[in-house]
Amino acid sequence: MNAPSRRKFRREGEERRRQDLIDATLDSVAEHGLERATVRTIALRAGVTAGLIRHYFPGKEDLLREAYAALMGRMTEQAKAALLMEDASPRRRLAAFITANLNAPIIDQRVFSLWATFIGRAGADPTLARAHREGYLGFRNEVEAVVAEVLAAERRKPDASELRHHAIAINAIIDGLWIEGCLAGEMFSPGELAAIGIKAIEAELGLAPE
Amino acid sequence: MNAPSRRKFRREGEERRRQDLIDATLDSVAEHGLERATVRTIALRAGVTAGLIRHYFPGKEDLLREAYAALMGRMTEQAKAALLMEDASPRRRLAAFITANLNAPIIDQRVFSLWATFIGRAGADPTLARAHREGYLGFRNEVEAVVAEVLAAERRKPDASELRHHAIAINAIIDGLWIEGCLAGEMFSPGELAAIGIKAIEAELGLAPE
DNA sequence: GGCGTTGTTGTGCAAGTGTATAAATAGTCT
DNA sequence: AGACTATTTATACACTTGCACAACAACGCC
Repeated sequence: MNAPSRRKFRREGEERRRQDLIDATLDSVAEHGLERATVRTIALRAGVTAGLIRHYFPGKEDLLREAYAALMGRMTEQAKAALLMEDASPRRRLAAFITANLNAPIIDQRVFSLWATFIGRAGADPTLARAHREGYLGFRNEVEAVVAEVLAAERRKPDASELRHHAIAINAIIDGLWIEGCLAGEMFSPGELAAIGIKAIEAELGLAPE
Repeated sequence: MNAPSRRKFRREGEERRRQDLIDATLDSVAEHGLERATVRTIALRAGVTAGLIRHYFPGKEDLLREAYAALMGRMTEQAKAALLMEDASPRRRLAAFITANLNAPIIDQRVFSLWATFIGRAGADPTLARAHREGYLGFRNEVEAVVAEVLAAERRKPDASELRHHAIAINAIIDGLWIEGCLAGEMFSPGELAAIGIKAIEAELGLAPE
């Protein structure tokens, strides 16, 4: 009578399946935390069965690592994209950079949850710690480059140490406001964080209000 | 022959045992992450057997909650302690506050790991989100109060909105530098972060260098 | 010293974990 | 159409997890 009735399925391309699994992993972690992100949960969300995960990844640990790498890649990519306005003045580009970093989609509770969950393991997992450090230094170097342009346009000649300190401070301002926005977004009116950030950073650089 | 040989034990006071269990929980989470912080791991570290946990806490979830509350309590307590120098000038008290927040024991990788691990669940756990928000607002109010004193000593009359913006920005600077210090402490020389923080915050407030 | 209270241990259990592996089927090639 | 291959499913397994519960023993009290 009733045939074994096995589940229907389609064969997706390898690239597509890996991406789907990674996305499902990030969704699971964001929604339920690392502890409840089991292979079955992830597979269910990706619309496949658990066994398939081991066909694309050596183990769950590797899937988590790749998911974290993908997350960081998207974040820094978006952040840097705002710096590409070639024709604007350095000061305007800096302002655009700050604004981009302090609004959606970078200010986002889900992304923050993911970042915090993964970075919390940096103490235990040296691989993660190194990945973070590289992303951080890359970001800070971008900041330092724009700052150098801004100050040059003002005919100021900062030395290396001064430049480094500015970059560290500006990075802190952006990170700190990013956290506040992600964790308590509805406490701020739209654009308020960006305005605060721009003012604070221009004060740090000693720029006169426009 | 060999008697059942049960394990020897001592009866500690209730308060002591609860504290030990909470500390063991924080240690376990910091070292191996939330996923591997099992009741057995925690109990082992506390020097008791797993069953005892349920004698002091309704469930594992409650133990985690109390551990997080204890962590936050200790952090804000230490942070605020630096504000208690009654006799110093407002500006000196502000500087001391910043310095305290940007050195050990507040700058500490273990504490950061714990903070990140727990806060990563704020998106999923409304209880955690509320606990964080309260701690954050308390901290920001402290900042706002000192800022008001500092500006008053300079004979400036900021309105409420201006004060709020300063507090948000200063909070961000401290948080951002805190993260940088925790995650990459060895990239900074001793006292460097505090110096950067003080300069940035004095710039934000428009204070002339001393 | 003996006794009761209760903090503490040890064992058991059902549910869930990651992984291994065999069986089935979708898509491709001829 | 039919065979081949590799993606996908399904089942099994050893182990871990949080929790329940009964037995035990440390400590205070008489």
